[in-house]
Amino acid sequence: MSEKPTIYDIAKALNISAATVSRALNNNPKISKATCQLVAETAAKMNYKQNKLALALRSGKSNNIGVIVPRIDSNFFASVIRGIEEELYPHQYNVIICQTHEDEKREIENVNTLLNAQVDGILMSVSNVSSENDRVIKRVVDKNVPLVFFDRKKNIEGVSSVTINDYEVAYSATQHLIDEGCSRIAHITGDKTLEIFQNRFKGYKQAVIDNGLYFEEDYVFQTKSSLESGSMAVKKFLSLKNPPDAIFSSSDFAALGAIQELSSQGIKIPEDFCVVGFGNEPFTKFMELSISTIDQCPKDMGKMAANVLLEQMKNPDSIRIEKKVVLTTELLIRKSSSRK
Amino acid sequence: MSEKPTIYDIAKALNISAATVSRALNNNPKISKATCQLVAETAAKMNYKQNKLALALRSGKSNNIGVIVPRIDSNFFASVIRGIEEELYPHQYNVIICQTHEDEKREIENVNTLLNAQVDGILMSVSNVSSENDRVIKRVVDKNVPLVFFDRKKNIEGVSSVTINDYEVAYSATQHLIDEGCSRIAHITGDKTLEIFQNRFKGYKQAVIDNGLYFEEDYVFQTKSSLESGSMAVKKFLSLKNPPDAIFSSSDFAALGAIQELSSQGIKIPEDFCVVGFGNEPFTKFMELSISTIDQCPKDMGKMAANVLLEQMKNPDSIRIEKKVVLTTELLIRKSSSRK
DNA sequence: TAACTCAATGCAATCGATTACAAAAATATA
DNA sequence: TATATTTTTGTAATCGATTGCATTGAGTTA
Repeated sequence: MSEKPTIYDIAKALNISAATVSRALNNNPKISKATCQLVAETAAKMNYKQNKLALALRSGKSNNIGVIVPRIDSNFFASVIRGIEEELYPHQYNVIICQTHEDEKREIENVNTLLNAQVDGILMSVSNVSSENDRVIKRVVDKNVPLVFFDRKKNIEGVSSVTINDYEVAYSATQHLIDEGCSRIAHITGDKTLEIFQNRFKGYKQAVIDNGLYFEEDYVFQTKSSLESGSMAVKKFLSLKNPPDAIFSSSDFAALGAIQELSSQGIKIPEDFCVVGFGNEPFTKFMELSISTIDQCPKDMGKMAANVLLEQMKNPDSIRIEKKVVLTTELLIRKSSSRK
Repeated sequence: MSEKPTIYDIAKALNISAATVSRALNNNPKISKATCQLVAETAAKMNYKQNKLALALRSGKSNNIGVIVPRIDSNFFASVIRGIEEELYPHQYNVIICQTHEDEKREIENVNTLLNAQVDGILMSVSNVSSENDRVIKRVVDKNVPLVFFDRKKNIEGVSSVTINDYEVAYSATQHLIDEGCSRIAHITGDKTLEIFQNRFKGYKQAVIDNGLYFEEDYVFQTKSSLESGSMAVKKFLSLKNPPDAIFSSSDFAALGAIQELSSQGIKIPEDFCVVGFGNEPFTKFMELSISTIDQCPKDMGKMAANVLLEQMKNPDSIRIEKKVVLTTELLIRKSSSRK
């Protein structure tokens, strides 16, 4: 009994046509109540399950949604995905997840894989800004496959996005450090070709300037999101003739690495040095010296992105609305930057 | 130009039959080199992409593999999934991830969703042991859909599994605590209906007994994997007339919660109290007071599980080999249990 | 030239579900 | 009873790719 029953099997069993079975299962009003009932019972008895592949082929809809993220083993992306799933599952969509590992080739492959798999829509957090990747993404738009960026977006016409207020929150994080009495604020940033890191940098810089402090190029360190990067950044900062007394890091991981390096050099936090991270990774709260950070409300972001996508999928292909959602985030002040 | 070209379009363009196009694209030797070449060029020019849905319908294979886990926002499962993906992607399989959130109903739903989606195989880390869930899983086996358990398994005939040496490593973790001078070892366990937690408990208990220590029922606390659980456990332990002086926790999260609670009560770790966790979550290493734990080599587990599945899928339905792989894991001794 | 071989290609069925259209059956109306 | 109307069901095409079984046509052989 390993064979899966089809509507034809049901039809044969009841000596009616497959069309009738199909309609009955879909509660088509054209079908008599008696037949409907009978078909439903027989289907249940035979343990019938609709073949989604056949359905997908016929309708041209796979009911799969693709999600592309740099990685899933960070709390941020895992939570975004969870938010996405919670919104999409009730609408009968499956979620297919692909990771780019920040590799531009893999990003292209992932997009192609998803298009190949005939997904009904794509949610994406961009890893790369190469022109070839742009071309692949434009192909998605041309094929009328609904696409929504989240967190890390690109400016491509016709593509909606859900992001956070990076500029503002970076500004207020920097302001907070200054308010705590720090005056030489350094900044650890990510790939500056990506909008989010640009915006955070701009917010940081503006806050520095607005407070009448001197903006110092050497106080900005561009690197990956990792512990080692944070430690490297600190080493570089401390080697300056006039080292900083605070860091606003675009990554919690780098912030942690920085803190570890500072501690190992005997520098007291927050007394001598303040640190603010970004992302509200769980460990920032767990640490003995809890780390101030910015909560990106990832689950909300996922839900919002999913909703924007759902909306887009409801529209006919002819209508393409570009929607830019910006979520307001929260600065969480913890021990690593509290001198009071 | 949003329409996707099909082999019929190519056939029309070249004035040949779709069958020839199909064969040419598959490099069927019956087709002349010239035609093959021509078709390949035309396909490339028209930007043809094979419709996987049609292929799936015809072949009965979707090229999708379903993965069911309790949650993805833990480093352990995220890493397992990454291992799975790394093994399966080269074989042209997509990975569909579902989360149960430890909810038995959702687990059933997830299995049905995946069967519905016609996945070619399922990798699963079990959340629940209710008999209804067993029935659903048996249905998977009956349908000849290859299934492999990882980490949390069930004993179901014909289902392979990849797990770790829970018993042994629990034994050695407990032994380690005793070697450090602790004599009243407590244990925080998970759902004891699940095999892995049973095995860890047994290893713990045996080590206690083998060292001539008294096994105390009150030293065992069953709970979820969370910070709060750990803190609750400690509160209960400390209320005993003869409180323990060490904890072996089946969860890193609970271990952290326990440590926080102990610290807040002024108990010194590791001097007065030692703690060993389980899972090697990243934060265990980051903490100022790094937490001893057990590395479950999740990526290897994912890769191994994927390989067992691939092997199973290669076999004809008639052959069903039950394979039980047990990975050897490592106890990582860190500050939370090092008195030397 | 007739008969035959064999490589290259086409025809048509198949996978399972849906749906426009046609046809049959049941019911209502004159 | 004959006809019109409505309800219910069936027929066949469709989605796109694959494949067993013809069929074509060029080249070989007698």
